[in-house]
Amino acid sequence: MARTQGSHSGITGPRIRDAALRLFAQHGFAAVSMRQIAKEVGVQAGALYNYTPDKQSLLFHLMEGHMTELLATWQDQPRNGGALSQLEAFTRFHIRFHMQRPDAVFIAYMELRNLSPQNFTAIESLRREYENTLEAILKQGVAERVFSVPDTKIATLAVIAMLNGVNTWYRAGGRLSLDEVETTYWQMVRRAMAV
Amino acid sequence: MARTQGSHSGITGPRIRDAALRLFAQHGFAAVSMRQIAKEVGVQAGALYNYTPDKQSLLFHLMEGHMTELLATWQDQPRNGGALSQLEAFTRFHIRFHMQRPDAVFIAYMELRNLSPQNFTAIESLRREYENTLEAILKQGVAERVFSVPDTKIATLAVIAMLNGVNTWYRAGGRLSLDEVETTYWQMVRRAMAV
DNA sequence: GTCTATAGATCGATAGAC
DNA sequence: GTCTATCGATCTATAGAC
Repeated sequence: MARTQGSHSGITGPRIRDAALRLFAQHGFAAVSMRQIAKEVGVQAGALYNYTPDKQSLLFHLMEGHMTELLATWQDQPRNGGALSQLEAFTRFHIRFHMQRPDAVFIAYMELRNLSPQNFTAIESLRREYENTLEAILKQGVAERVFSVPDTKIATLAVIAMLNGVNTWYRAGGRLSLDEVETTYWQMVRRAMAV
Repeated sequence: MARTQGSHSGITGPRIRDAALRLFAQHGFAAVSMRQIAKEVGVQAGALYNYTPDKQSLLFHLMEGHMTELLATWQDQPRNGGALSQLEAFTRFHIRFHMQRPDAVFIAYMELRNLSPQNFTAIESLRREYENTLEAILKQGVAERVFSVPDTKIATLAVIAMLNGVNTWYRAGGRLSLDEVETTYWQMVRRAMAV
């Protein structure tokens, strides 16, 4: 029977974030109304404001949570060997991590322009931090003389852009396993960077 | 003195497309109102409907025009030599063409989800056509034994994703000239594909 | 913590005057 | 071809009952 008041389920907060993540990724932040999110969760629109002060803050915390988790997970990866094996680890990690949360990735790259100026600065700072970890690997490889790149900053952005492309076409259950995709991209990245 | 009726300038149509292109790229299709576009052009909102039946059609024709011009310009490029020189030509063409119209590129990749289903199909078809011209070069190179790629379809998407990344960071007047950027990316593409 | 109800703003699109 | 004016829908966010 329909419950119309006081659900008190205790999990409304996560359900709001899940619904918002999916709807923002599918239709875009500006195209999704608070009423749509509420309907998806099964509450009225007003109830959302018990969990977020406004729509902008909801978007920001989705993006911030994603970037923070990305950085923390990468920092926790085992790190050993020279620059070449570290670059392979980065390549495989990046593809795997991003394939596991396509909606969050989509939002983090597409909705930057819908952030308030100070929220934008915060997210950009996290993104730069992630890019810097890759650039450090490339610089180390150049010093070790195992990589040959004319410009480590451009190479960093080129590698990340190439790897991000996986999200636009790969679907689980397709022609290739995720491991095969990782291996294919790793070959291209390795040859593009290695001497 | 302010003219409030009957401008008859004869160039309102292009100005509407220019304003819409810039505003859609900056704020996103869903976040831009017809009133904003009209204000930018210097007319009232109602006047826009002399040039487009609705907002969706305005978006579609911007994207269709961009993709059609992309295909036509690439087809007009001189094409000679083997697969290696054709891949270099593609790389340099792609970077140059896309850097010259960042707003159109941004819209063509970001606003797909705001197209009606049949408009989406039409744009996707044009995009696939463009991708196919690159894949043909890669296949030719594999046949010539100058390229070594495990999967020409993935390699196609990887190269385009990498090259598209230029638009996210390059600004005219920066540290590198466009020609230097082309050369840098061409080195990475060449080494990623060549035997 | 969720509901109903609504304030106040803004939206896409249209009608009819000039 | 552009204007003014407006319809009807929808939006974010808030107020107050339960």
